[in-house]
Amino acid sequence: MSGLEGNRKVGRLAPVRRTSTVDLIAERLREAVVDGSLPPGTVLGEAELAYQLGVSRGPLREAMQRLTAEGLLVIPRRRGLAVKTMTPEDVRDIHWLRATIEPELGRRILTLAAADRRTVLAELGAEVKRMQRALRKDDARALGDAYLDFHRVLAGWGGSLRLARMLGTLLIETRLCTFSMFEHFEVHRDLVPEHVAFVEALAADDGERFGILMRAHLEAEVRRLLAEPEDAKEDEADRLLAETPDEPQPLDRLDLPEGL
Amino acid sequence: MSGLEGNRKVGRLAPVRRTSTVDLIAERLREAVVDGSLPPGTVLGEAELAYQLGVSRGPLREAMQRLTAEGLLVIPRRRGLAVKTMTPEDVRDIHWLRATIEPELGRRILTLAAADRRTVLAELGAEVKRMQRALRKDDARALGDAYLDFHRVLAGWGGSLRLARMLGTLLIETRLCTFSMFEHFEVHRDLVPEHVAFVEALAADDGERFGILMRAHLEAEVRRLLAEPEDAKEDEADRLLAETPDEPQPLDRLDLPEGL
DNA sequence: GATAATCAGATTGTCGACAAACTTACAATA
DNA sequence: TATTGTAAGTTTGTCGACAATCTGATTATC
Repeated sequence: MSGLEGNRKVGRLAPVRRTSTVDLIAERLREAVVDGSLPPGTVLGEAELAYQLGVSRGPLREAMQRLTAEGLLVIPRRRGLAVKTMTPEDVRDIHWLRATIEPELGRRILTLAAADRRTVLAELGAEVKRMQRALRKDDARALGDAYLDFHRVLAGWGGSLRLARMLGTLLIETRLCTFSMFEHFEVHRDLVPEHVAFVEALAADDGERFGILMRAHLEAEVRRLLAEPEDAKEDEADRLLAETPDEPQPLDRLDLPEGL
Repeated sequence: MSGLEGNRKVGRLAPVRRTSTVDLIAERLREAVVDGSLPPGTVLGEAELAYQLGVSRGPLREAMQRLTAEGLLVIPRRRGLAVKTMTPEDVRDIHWLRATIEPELGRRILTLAAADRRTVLAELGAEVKRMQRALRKDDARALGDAYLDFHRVLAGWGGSLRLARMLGTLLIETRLCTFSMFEHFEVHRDLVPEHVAFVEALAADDGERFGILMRAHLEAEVRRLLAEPEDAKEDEADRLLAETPDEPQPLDRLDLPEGL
């Protein structure tokens, strides 16, 4: 998951990482969005949320602005903040963007020094193993988490801070897509073999193949999320039946520790 | 420069665009960064800046967070805010990212309906004309502005809101690169023919060629900005001579109207 | 009975103030 | 003379409060 902070000199002390309150709040909110404590569409009042986080409204509002810039939150006028609900159009947009970026990432990883490349493969392999374990246990949550981390590893080794940040956001948005489209996590059995193939392609030094696989995977993801004709008519039906009537979700209690 | 808001129904009223104070401040700051009123490295005090903008520190701080998320500002601990200074590494990073994204954009524009494509070509042509006029007048500022708008048109017609936002930020960062590397605007005569070629490639329906040209242009830009060996040893020397000793730039007065 | 106007409640947007933290300069000591 | 310790000043980080605004419902009128 690292790879960007490789310029640490041995013997010298790395600068202390001091993080501001706003950073902490933003990180907390991001977590809450990723792990589903704040489902899409959730509307939150500033005062209540600030109280739960143990901070005042000032820093909270600053963190909100940051998450808004990342596209995770929307701020309707005079109604606090709401977790962004992804539309089918968003799903397509996000995955199209990922499909342009991630194949390039693979190509770039293959230009790394041999040692680094081995590290990447090891890290990716570890994530795939996590995915396999999760699949065996039918733990959709863990599968999703490993999925995110797999792609974060990719992003981290792309050699671009900016791109890592952007892809990081896109991945959280991907998670939001899942939450927006389904009420619960889905276990996709195809996911693991697909990612095994990614690693194999990289191991075989075949960037071209990696790109093709990645684009195919992302297109498949869009189909799965939008439950488009081909593979899942029944899924669509199930979804519609299981779906709650989408009432304006009331303040969903944040389950966060009191003392920040 | 538009293209994303094409879903406006005739006869229906478009929703009123009400913009919050934070939006206004953020936009003002972005402008100031783009037009050079706030050169890279500028350190600003919150109180002073808030006073100049005619708002209190609260909304200003919120806007700061947003610009920070965009990578335009950095917030050193307890020293207000500073306009980000781009390093050579940033220059390479930004242009590499653009080189990944913008060719794809051309390909996507070519999939547009014929009518839309004509509109794009017209808009791009207009920007090229602006660039030509600017070049004739040796107006580096105007040339740079038209350059930005040319690429913004591209971004706007890519059919992706997210990508338009990202590329928008990258373009502002590009401008910051110029300011970070040189003390003044530079007139690059090659710029205009390069962009004429872009339009021609699109007009000829040749996405492949467009991509190649774009990548070449961006690589050339990096060389120009970093004054790398090939084309500009003397430029490098000139630059070093002309350069001020990079003293911690004191509060550079914002030239903004009082009443917001 | 339906539409418009009014009113109360709640929540945001904004501001002013206080205290903690950091920087810088100066002085004291080894 | 160099280095450490001290102190003052400045600026941020955070909080609490007030007022404007919006929502939702109730009432009055046609």
